[in-house]
Amino acid sequence: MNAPRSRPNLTQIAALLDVSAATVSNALSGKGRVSAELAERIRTKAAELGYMPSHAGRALRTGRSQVLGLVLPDIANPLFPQIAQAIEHAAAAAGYGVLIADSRGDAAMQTQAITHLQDRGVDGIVIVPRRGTRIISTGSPVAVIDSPSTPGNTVSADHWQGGELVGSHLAALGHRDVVIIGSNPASNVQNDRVGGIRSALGPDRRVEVLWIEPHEALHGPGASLGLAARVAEGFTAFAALSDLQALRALTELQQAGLRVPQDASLTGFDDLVWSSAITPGITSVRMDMPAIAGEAIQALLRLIESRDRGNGPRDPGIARASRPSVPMSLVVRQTCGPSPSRTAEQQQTPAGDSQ
Amino acid sequence: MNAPRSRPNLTQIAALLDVSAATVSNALSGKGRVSAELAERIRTKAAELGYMPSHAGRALRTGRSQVLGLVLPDIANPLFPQIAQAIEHAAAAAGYGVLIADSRGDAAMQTQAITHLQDRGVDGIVIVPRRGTRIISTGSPVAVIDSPSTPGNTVSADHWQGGELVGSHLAALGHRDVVIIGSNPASNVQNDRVGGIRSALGPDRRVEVLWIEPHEALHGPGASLGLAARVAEGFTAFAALSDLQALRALTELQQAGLRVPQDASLTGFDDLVWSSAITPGITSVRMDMPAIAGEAIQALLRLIESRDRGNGPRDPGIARASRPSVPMSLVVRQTCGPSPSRTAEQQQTPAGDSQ
DNA sequence: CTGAAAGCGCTTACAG
DNA sequence: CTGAAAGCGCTTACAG
Repeated sequence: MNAPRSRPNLTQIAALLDVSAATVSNALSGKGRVSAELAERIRTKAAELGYMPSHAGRALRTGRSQVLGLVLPDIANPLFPQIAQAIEHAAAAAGYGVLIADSRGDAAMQTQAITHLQDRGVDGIVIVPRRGTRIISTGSPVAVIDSPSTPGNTVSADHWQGGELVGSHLAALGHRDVVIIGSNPASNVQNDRVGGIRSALGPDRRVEVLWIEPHEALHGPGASLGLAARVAEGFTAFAALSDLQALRALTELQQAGLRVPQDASLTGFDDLVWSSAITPGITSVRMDMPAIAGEAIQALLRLIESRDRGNGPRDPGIARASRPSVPMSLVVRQTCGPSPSRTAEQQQTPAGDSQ
Repeated sequence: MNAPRSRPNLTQIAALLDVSAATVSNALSGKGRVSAELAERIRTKAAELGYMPSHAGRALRTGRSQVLGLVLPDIANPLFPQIAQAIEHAAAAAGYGVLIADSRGDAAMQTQAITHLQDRGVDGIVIVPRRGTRIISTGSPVAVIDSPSTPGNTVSADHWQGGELVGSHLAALGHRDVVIIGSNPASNVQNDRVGGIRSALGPDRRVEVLWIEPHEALHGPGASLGLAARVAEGFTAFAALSDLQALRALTELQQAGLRVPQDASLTGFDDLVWSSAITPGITSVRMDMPAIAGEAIQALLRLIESRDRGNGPRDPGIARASRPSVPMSLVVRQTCGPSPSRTAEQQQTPAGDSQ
């Protein structure tokens, strides 16, 4: 029976090789001074036995769990998959695991989720706050992903610049009358996006902002936004501040018999999974989640280490990234200008044609 | 300075109360025999100091980490938020944390993700496999959430019964010609749903299944499914096997100038967050994720405990739930029958009317 | 370059 | 009912 029986530990490997556990530890970590050949023998044996260090033993000794927490106040957020995947990937690359915490959309439970993670002994926490929630000092190292204009933000997408992408895009297509659709006037993220759009469109164009109540946005349906009336007023483009709202706008316009993008163009944010599956596809601004997650994890680990070395502040507080603002990118799926200067696109799909 | 300085441990509490660490441990866990009054004194002191046991110390001693792993081969799946939230909640209620693992949609990395979690010392793993992936024995206790017709399934929604809900619903509205839209003929989940729909519609109705290539479903846009042609052929209802596909169908129909639900009814599965926000809302079948997660966690913990007691099998294998099949429920948002026997609904939203 | 020893915080038999 | 002791697996000063 030469199949490896369960997991070996350091002591067992040391015994097999007639060396001390300390030497095995040093050889495997590369820290202590161990002769090259002995180190090689140890590494070979360890690999052969499939040795994996015990996280519990290491954590107890070093006081570090090698685990980070991830808190998203609104786990039902459709962006959650993108964020979770990017954070998990960046953390894993640095040798950390990611524990999820759920605050079920409740702002009060956000604090509770953080406490819960601390009780579990995480080394640090990544937080994506909802709305304008300010993160108070928690006693743990924290990285905050929100918006560049939020005080205490560690790193985030440059939502203003993302807005500019939308504005320039619509301006280049010749749109002069634009409705911006948002859901939360208290959100820094949404306000930055509005600012960027307005700024890129310039002062000479007609721009209106339509704020939908968040609960209304979710608990339609049927509550009309009156978008068709806006088209009748001469608006030719709708710039939604999220794809969720863009989708609502698209279906309302189509249901009203209007054609997108021929009668009205539509843009969104987030580039959610279905943005490319629908007809027509929605032009959308996408965050560089891998870059954002990478910056967040890097800054968080720096903070954790500085505290471990004891030269950090008592309350470690919030991590600061070296590049706190990450550019967004535009995914173009509609290229129509306002009528009558229509582009070729409209000819392809006349109303009523099923292709 | 009477503010609590960092986290106290068992030994410190014991010293403050002039008792042994063993007694404190026993009092707090309620396991050993400790006099009621001493136990009370200990609990009070512990609460006062905000004592939280060290998970590392406990894990090292007991060999259990109190952490479970969650593996979703396709973390980009829009259902991920629902699943993650339910699993996290059920696990937290049982005193467990949840570590996420990402296999980035790659089937080969599924195994790697499992190994990675095991290396981190999780006590068990919850897996939601993609497609027909069979979970091989892993050496760790595992709970599988897939479909009742998948061998080795621990617990899942009753997708066949969910299909029946759709079929009965459409039949009751008088639909006699139905197109089912799916993306993966190899998926047990989708096949169960198809079976249920067919069975409830009965043999006298015209039912066709349209399989869209998954990559095609995601990397449209513009690749028409030819749905308008189906309407011309007399089909009056489209039953998509997921809301993602229902959304694609809805926008294609609308773009072709057809009205939903007047010209064609539409149903989906999953009740994703936007299903109620769009116009019109999509009738959708919803899983009872809290119940499914609860069964999965319960079965998994039973398996973990049986192995700990040593009366389990060498390879713990896959957990079996007492109630492996959880009913789904129908969320009705459209109540149109086929023309000419139309319901009142059509009058409300004539084509071209913006409300 | 290598090893013996201590200790991270906890729980579990085992004595008393 | 309570306590002293051992040990889970690891790493880190400290000797040699």
